Amino acid sequence: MDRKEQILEIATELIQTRGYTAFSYQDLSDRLGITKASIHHHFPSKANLGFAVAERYSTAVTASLAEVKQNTDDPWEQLDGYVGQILQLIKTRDRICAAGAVHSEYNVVPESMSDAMARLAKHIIAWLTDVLEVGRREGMMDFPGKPEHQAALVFAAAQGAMQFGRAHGAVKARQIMDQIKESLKAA
Amino acid sequence: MDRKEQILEIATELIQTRGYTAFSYQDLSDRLGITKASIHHHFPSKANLGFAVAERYSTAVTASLAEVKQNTDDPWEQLDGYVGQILQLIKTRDRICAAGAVHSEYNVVPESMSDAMARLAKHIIAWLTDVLEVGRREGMMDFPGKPEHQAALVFAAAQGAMQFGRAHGAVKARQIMDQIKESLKAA
DNA sequence: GTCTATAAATGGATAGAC
DNA sequence: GTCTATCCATTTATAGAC
Repeated sequence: MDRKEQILEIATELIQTRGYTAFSYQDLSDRLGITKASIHHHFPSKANLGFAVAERYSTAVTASLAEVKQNTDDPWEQLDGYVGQILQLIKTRDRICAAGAVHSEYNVVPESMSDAMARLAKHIIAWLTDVLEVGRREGMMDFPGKPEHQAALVFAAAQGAMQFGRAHGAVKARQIMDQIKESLKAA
Repeated sequence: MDRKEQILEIATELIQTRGYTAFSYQDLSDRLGITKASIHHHFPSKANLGFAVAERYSTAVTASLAEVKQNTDDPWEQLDGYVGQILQLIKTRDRICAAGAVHSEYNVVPESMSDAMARLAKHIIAWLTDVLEVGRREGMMDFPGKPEHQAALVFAAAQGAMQFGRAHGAVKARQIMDQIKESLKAA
């Protein structure tokens, strides 16, 4: 029953569904059944809470991606591990990636929070870069230019796909993720 | 000097830089030098203003894309017309596409507004679909699957690139747009 | 850790004068 | 069309009792 953890859990969900600006201590209070003052006891300020959410989210995603690479050495299966996480978010049709949410609210979010999410984005792209580099070297994938640039493209497209999916349906979002994979297939 | 137009101009900028939730009548008041009450005279409610911004933005983008196709029949030049508009947003100001901004705030924006922006997204993708279809038919572009799926991918990547660029710099965002173009080049 | 109570500021919105 | 003045709800945050 770690209250701090419960708060972070709900706050993360609210940021993914409503965004940082649009969620409030009152929302958390309603969901958790404790007062706003109690939440302030655990997280003195909203900026404080926002940063904690970003750190926790980064840790979770980082660990999840590391696990994918421990489970398989096949680049396609690794890519599917990433895509699978994206599709999972889309399926609920309500959440987007917290990093993407923060990026699109970049100018109004506490700096510590946007910094943390920017680091996460860099990490994910580095992770993807490695997958693509190995995939191409082994003749399993094909794309032009630097793996790092292609990785950034995959990341950007995934973020866009999630946001697009909320308005246009999970099927459309999945088509985008499929198209990314198709475009990486070796001739 | 059409006041209504001035308000829409500033409101659009604020939505692109701060988002719908995070901008206020006070912000508009500060920028325009007239009181909040005066702004309410032109736009009774924030939802009202948000919808008007969405409609005006849609009209402008639609007209701009139509002009691109009037100026050239070459698919690559047409694509550059779209990409150029994206890069302009990234480079000169700290703005993202208003449609993308609204998509990422989907659950907290007035429905009339998100509906209008969803229609715009569909329009842009249809526009891109035509460009890609002609490009492939004439052997100038290459990509797998249906043109409309590739068009959705290009759109999603562009939205993601703009949001990414704000946090990581215009250069990174441009690399993503370049990578999209590279991946479309016929072998 | 959680509560009640409350502060202080901000946000969207209205009434009515000029 | 724009202003002053004001309303009411919400938001972040604090003080102090239990």
